[in-house]
Amino acid sequence: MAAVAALVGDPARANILCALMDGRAYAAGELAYVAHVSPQTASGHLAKLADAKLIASSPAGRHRYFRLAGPHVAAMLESIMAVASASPPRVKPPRVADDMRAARMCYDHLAGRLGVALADTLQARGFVEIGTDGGIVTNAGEMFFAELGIDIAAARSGRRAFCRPCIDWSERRPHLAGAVGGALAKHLFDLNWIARVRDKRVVTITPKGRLQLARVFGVDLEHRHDHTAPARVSA
Amino acid sequence: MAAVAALVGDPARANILCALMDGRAYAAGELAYVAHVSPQTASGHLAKLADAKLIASSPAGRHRYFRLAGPHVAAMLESIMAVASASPPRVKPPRVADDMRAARMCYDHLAGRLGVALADTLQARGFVEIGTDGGIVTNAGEMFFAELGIDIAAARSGRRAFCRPCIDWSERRPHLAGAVGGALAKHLFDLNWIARVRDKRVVTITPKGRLQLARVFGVDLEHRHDHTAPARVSA
DNA sequence: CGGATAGTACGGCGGCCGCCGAAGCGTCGC
DNA sequence: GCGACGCTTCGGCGGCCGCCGTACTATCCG
Repeated sequence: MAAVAALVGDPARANILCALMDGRAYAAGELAYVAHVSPQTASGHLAKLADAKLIASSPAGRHRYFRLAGPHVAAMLESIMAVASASPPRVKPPRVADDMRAARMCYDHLAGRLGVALADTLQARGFVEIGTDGGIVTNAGEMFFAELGIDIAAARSGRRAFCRPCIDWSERRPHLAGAVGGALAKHLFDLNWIARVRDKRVVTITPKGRLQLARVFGVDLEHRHDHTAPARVSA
Repeated sequence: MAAVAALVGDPARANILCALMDGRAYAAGELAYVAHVSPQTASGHLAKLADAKLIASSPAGRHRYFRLAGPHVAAMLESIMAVASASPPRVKPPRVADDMRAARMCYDHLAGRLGVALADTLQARGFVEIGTDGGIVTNAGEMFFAELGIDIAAARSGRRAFCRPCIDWSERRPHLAGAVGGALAKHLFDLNWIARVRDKRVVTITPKGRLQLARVFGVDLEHRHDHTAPARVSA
């Protein structure tokens, strides 16, 4: 157990794992860049992480892509972040960029103000019930997701967590994780309502998405300079 | 974040945190003993952990007692253990003692075969519904707990996780965590059906408890030498 | 009030490990 | 095929940090 924690305990490796938290696979060189270390150093770190089964690798030509070994690793990192943000270190963390706070990926689901706002809406309309510990999708919610074109039954059939809440480390409020959160995020990408920013966890809302998210979810995530007020949600 | 993980990453500190996982407070000397280090070294470790708000301390005379800072720290340690047990290290872990596998504390709730068996029974009888992600207590379950003398409403009122499942690292199956798990464990102690073993996380079933657990929960956790078969549960 | 005990503070030793330079292997592209 | 590129391995350097011996403070006990 200490061995696993020690692996995460190195700043370079922590940066690598954080980068992989968006659920995508990255080449060794990219990870070396985000970790601020040389390629050979990163290679050593990646070997250690892969050896401990924290990450998995896929060779592709002269590149080699790395990704998290599974949702359980993402959940672990998430819980460590939660504790880390709860215990303020001696130096104030550099204020996190606003675009990062607005919307980002958290393994495979949405986080940030957008993720929290979606969770709030779904909760307010009685489509999901989110506790501090777990969540369930109501019958009305199942119909709502079906109308959107999301097959909830398929998500439920998997062996992974179905509707796990996940405390957002920037908003300090729960958003929707698990298979439901993943399916919802994937669907919004497919609809082109949201889009990724290359090589970052940041997610942007497309013009089309801004309209549709307001229409379907009542989510109005305007550009704000106020970092304290929550996003507006109308049920 | 790396700082938090690095704290857990040291074997001595990991031992200390694991010892505190049973939810009780321990004196500095006791923790030095379980960590296999000298008192001075342990003192330094404890200062670091307290500084990062992973543990809290309560001076008591010439002793000083330490405990986990909160459920979120316990949840983090739990998730790290889950990943650690999923990624087998190069050396086979020493086979965990049978009494530890049979019944132990996990922060403030029951784990091991007993914890899993209780969760299985409650689930089989429709008193709780446990998913891979979260759980809920049914109306029938609320009545059942009330008959036992457990005030579910009181547990629900708190701000902590209400009915969280927790993957048991020895049984690899979920048991009942959160406020409900904690209240259930506390009640079984009050009834003297189970008892703690001094300075260990191990929990023993009293003779009275053996009868009552079989009667009320249908749990028969006999002494077995077979480590693979699950505990018998009759609904 | 003196001795015993629990806990803490300081200093130096030693080892582990992260880091990069140099070099080796495999793949892609002109 | 030859050079460029991506990744890995090896070796040695350097620093961080865990460890304990010593010394100090605070508390309990007779």
